[in-house]
Amino acid sequence: MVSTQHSPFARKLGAFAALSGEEFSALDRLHGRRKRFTAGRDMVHQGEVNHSAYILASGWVCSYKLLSGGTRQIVDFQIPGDFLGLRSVLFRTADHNIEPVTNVEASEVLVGDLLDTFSKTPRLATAVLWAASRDEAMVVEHLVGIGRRDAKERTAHFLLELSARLKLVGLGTALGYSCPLSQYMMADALGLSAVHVNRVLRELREDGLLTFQHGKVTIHDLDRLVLLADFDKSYLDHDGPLLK
Amino acid sequence: MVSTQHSPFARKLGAFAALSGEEFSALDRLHGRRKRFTAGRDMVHQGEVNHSAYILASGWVCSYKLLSGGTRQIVDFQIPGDFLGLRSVLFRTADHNIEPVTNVEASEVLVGDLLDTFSKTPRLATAVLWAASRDEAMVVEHLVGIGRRDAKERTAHFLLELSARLKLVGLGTALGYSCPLSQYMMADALGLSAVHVNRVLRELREDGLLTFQHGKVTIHDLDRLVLLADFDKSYLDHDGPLLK
DNA sequence: ACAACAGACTGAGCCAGATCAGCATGCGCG
DNA sequence: CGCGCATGCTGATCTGGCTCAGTCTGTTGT
Repeated sequence: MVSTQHSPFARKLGAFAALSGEEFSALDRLHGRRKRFTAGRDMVHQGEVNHSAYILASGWVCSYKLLSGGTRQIVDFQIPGDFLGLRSVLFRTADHNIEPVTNVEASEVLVGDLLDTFSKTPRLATAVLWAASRDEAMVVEHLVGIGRRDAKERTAHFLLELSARLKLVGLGTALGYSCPLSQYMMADALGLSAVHVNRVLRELREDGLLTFQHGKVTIHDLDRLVLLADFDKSYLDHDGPLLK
Repeated sequence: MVSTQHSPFARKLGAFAALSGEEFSALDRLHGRRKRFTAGRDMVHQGEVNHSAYILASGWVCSYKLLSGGTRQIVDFQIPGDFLGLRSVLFRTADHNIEPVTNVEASEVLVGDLLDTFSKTPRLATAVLWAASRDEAMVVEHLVGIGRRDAKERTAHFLLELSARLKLVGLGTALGYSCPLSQYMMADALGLSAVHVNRVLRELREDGLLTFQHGKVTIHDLDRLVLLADFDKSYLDHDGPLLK
């Protein structure tokens, strides 16, 4: 049911609910105009009104908030198949910035179309809400990590979560994945300094847990890593669709 | 339009959208069985399946996650008018615990009723989604605070946010409010130790910014506090309904 | 009326992670 | 080619917030 000819978005939803061919094509019709964005140039910035929502087709982006002190906190990364800026469309005005980490392709989603699709194919509504809930659960998990995990646990957890998400859309395996993030970005996401991220990555490597070098994450010892990070695989990791 | 005879929930939504009398009564019909819970005894715990969603009528509760190390991170507090456990109902199984901070009254909400009400009164759907988005925005703001604000800023921000939320449901003014949280709970929410929360509160008091003693928060210098906390009032604070 | 307990509060010492400073590498570009 | 710049990496030093250990106060229960 989950086949490679569909978009990463359809592929991800297919992991939540077993979708029919008709539902898959309704999903693909959702994708509106395809747009490209260049790495580093903000797609949406704080306070902007009436911006669009997107589904990410290729590349990575990050959502972040700026603080008055000049620092920033990255709230979440989005990978292919993820929704972009859905919440702030509801609010009419964006409460955070969205910056492409790499060059990016995304298709615009008109909120009207989305609601339309929902009323015609209610199972899709459930699947999309499910995906949205998962995203929120990830933000919560991120919050917990920053509040109560030390730098090493936090970094391990972060990289494990990415691994699980990428696997879901076919961009990685249990052994590793390619990751375009700089240590500066990781620092802004993890609430650490870039210097310290560097040290922590070295420690993880020296411990034989994982290596992150030259844009590639390689997992050496999944079990010990899961233990260290107190990682709950259940909310990301499953083999068949949850909803038959 | 926002009058005191309605529930805190209706009152809160009334601040988002100007609602008609009929819409207000549809809201009040949403409230199902009224239940009571005692302070400190979990209403919902991690992993529980098919629990209910509630609208909080009186009292405070907190949502938290437990870590393997025995520590916990409080993700959010809910005050009267707030939804409880809406996201985890979608997931079927709760991903966090919910504990009443005080004795609590809450009315059960059946997801079916909710969706029913939505199709009959679409403006209510918008208002409820808006409220849900605001809650998510607060979690994001919480994340930013823990990641990039120091203890004093974080504490100030937290107490300001509570102030704005309580004002919205008529439980506080710009000058202060009563707050049943212990310093231990604040610590678990702010990612600090209780000892340090105590010191920070003393500092805020000595600086003439605010006092939190004997269950009462009193704000002495709102402007300096907003400046210190880098608090964005716009996303919580408004005078009339945003949607006429 | 006293014990038992929870919560507020304080001081001393310690450590994880920040900051500062500097070096090494690789890459785009005039 | 050589310059500028971004990113990775490392050591030295400083500090915010933690831990431990304890006192004081107010409340609950018997």
